[in-house]
Amino acid sequence: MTSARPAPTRLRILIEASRLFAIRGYHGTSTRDIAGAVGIQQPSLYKHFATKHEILAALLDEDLGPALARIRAAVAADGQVAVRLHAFVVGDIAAVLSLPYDVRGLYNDDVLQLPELAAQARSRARLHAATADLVRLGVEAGEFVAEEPEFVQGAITGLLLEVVREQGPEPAADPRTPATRVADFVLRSVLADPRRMPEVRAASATLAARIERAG
Amino acid sequence: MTSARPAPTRLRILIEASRLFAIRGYHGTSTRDIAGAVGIQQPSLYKHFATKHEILAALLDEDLGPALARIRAAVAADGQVAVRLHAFVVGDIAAVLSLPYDVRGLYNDDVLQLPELAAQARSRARLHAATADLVRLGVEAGEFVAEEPEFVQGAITGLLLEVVREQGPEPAADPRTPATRVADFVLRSVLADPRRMPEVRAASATLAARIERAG
DNA sequence: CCCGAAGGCTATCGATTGATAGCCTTCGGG
DNA sequence: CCCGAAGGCTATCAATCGATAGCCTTCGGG
Repeated sequence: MTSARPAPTRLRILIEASRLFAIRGYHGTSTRDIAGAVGIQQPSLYKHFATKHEILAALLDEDLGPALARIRAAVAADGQVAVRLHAFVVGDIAAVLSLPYDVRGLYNDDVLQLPELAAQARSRARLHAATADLVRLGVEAGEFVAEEPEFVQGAITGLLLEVVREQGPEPAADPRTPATRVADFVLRSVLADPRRMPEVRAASATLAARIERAG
Repeated sequence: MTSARPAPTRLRILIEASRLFAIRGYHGTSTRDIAGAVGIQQPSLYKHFATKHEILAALLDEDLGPALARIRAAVAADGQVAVRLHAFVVGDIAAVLSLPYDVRGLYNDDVLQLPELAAQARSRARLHAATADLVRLGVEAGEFVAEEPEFVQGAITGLLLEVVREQGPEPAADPRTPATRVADFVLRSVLADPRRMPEVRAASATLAARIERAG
């Protein structure tokens, strides 16, 4: 084993902290709140995390790391850009919805501007830049309408946050349904030729299945 | 005059508080921070607002009141639903972008769940419900694809927040350009017949002009 | 059998929080 | 001319914040 499996307490801290951050915000949640939700005393938190913001950083890292890997794979892959973008959006949103954490409190400006989380803010900027790059490929190839890639990336981000917001704290039982709804919504709007939608959806589904088999 | 014009200090408190809430969040902003940005001492704030959350409530009220009036007018109006929805989205986003306040920190869950802001949370729920109603009209009339109205409403909300986030603290010099971009994005995705887009855009523009003349 | 690390606990710290008390100046209406 | 409201100010409060010190128990490897 390269790493010891994390103590269950550490995981419970992350889960409960993420829920409290979602409801009351990072600054509105005290370390005593978190400890109380976990069922331990406040100083015991510091046996697992050196500071409060380290809890937040761990949550962001667990979300951002895989997301960056997914978007990079989508940018580097070949095939139609519309299919790659659709499959990425479905996979990304499904992954976020499947996390045991409540990510609603993680991506607010007030939290990503903390100086201690500069590394996570940079990761998020890279994620956004790579997403915009993928959109730009589609625009340049003539697959998409001539829309600013950064605006489309922002739209994807906004839709993801909105879906997460609707869902609430529990991991989704069926994450691919809302995820596909978002991907369809985005591609209906960006596709230069809307008649391609059925074909794009089908190709995205088989691409997703191929990725899942590859693990 | 039915009401005395608000003292400039009160307005400056609202402006500076909104910017700080956007950057650090409501809970992350102290009353001393706000007072310092305004250039007064912390206890002087309480000559204008009885509590900290009253500042937040005033900001939300100034945004939600007009927004509710706009969506209700759009639901009650007659004409094609696509045109009404397009014009509402353009007008709503342009209005938010024209505010002297930075609204980025106002619509986070952590703030709307405060028990002291229950009234504002209800207003926002009504705004969302009315928006979904308008979308539902379009779906039932066959103008829109068969998408869940609540999802489309959420998408509009998410896109609005994303545009506001990109823009930053200053009121927009040209609010209608990004506003129209969002409205176009949404309607391209919802319109059952995408070929109607040019016609919808044109009718929306003349409708907006008529509303502006009416004041 | 023991010993040290892991992970709980209580007690406590200094800093910061939102809010109040009370004083002083400005200024417009009677 | 004055007087009271408006709106600043200083000083201060109790509560709460994140974090540290130090003690005790559990438990797995040698």
